[in-house]
Amino acid sequence: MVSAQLRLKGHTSRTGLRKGYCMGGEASVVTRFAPSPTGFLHIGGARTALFNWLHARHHGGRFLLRIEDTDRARSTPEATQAILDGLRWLGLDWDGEAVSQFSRAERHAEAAKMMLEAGAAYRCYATQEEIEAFRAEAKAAGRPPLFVSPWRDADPATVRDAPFVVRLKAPRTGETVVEDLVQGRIAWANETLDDLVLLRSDGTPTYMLAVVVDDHDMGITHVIRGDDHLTNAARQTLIYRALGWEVPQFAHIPLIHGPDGAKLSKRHGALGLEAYAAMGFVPEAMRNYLARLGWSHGDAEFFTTEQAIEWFSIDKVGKAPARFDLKRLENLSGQHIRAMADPDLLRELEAFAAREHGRQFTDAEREALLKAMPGMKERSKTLVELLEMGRFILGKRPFEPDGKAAKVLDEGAVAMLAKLTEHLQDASWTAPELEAEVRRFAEAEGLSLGKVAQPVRVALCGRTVSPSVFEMMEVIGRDESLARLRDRIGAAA
RNA sequence: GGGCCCUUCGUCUAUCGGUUAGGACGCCAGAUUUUCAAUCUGGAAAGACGGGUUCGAUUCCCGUAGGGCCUGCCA
Repeated sequence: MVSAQLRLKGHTSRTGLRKGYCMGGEASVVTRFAPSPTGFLHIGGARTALFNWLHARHHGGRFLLRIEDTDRARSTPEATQAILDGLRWLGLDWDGEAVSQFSRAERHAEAAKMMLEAGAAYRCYATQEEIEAFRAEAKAAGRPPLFVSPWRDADPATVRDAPFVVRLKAPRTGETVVEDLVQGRIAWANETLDDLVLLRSDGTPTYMLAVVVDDHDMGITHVIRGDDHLTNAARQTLIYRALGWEVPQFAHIPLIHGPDGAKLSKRHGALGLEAYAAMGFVPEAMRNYLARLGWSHGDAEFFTTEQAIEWFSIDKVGKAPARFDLKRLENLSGQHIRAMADPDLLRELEAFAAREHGRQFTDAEREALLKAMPGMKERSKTLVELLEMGRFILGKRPFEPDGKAAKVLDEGAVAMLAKLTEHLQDASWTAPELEAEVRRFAEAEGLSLGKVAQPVRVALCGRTVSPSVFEMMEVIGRDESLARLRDRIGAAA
């Protein structure tokens, strides 16, 4: 994959970031994709990114990227790289530079301080042991294990010379409501929400705080993410309120499950995007497939990215988790390959060959591939298959038949090829005329066309599957075709 | 344990209370055919369950079952 720039920008000034609003009075849309760099970009993350991207592009808004690298132990530059590469491969361009969440720690701490000063947060000196003991006791007594800090109502002036975390002073009564674009109106009784930690005892921000501050500072208008964050939306709403900030629109999309309905695991679909690239899927097909998973536009199944942008509507995303279906992806991939313009497809194939096999094409090969492309692409569902179709151009003599192909070349077939080769010596070398010639030959010999064409195919490319034998002959030319036929005749002799 | 969410053919989905419940992938049969693929025709295939509300529920409400998410000084 293409190498990405790893420089992540940390924004420190709030004002410089709040460009999400345009003059017209109506707030323009700003979305973001905010992965944590602890692994590759899997299919679920890719779809979340796609939905954010589609939503922004549909509304003519902006799509931002933020790397949530506050977990220093698990975050790696390699993972960040893999995510950027994956997004680039999928064709999801983000606006501006990717923001490093870690680099904004000071700003997060500042927000915590604001809440502390406003009395919306408090210092909690409870130790891990005390908290664990509390939970164990609560559980034993059949009470909810939500930790209730004894420091919540302590005099804010009491400052101890001991480690502390900063906790949000969440409301104990009433309810917190999230108006979710996908899930609808969801309410939580506030007693079921605890005083979450904002700042750890080492002064670093937690995810819950960092997300809120960053989304606010980046001017995010729509938070579109996996529905595993649904409960977090309630907690974060509390933080927005404590800070006196406007709460963005939430849209929690269902997660993708494996073919067996269980959560996606490495066993089935949870491969990195690069794995699908290696399987030869074209990005256009991947976008189509992912967009259609959980979202629909009438009966439209096959569509371009431009159409997806035009049609996309976040509130038409379904609530139920969808299963990953490789067959369906393959089918869509085949349709997109067939629909692509030959030069575009050639470029895609060339990039694939270079990336996966380190294979560069020569000018002559490029020309031949382009000529053969119509016949090749209608037989391929993936770039892997397309490359295999092109082996009669990209391979070199002699074309040794593989197992299945060798069986086609029995004694009779070789004798037939010898005879046919003589016939073809002076034939006019275009696909239609070659076909007519071979048909005449087959008829004269009392053979079906298949009995003649199949051995020819094997001689030309060493396989039983390929584009039309006549097209292949035309593309590689008379001399090369006859030479390949003689290779097989000679090999048998 | 508590909170919250989900449930239409095997899979992805359509359905603004009234439809022979539609489409697509996959599958089966046939047509076409130089292989493969594509294409064409036809077919099997669904409202988790139980109650309500209603003249009428897949659609609205409640419950049950099953599945998922959260319940961390992870994100």
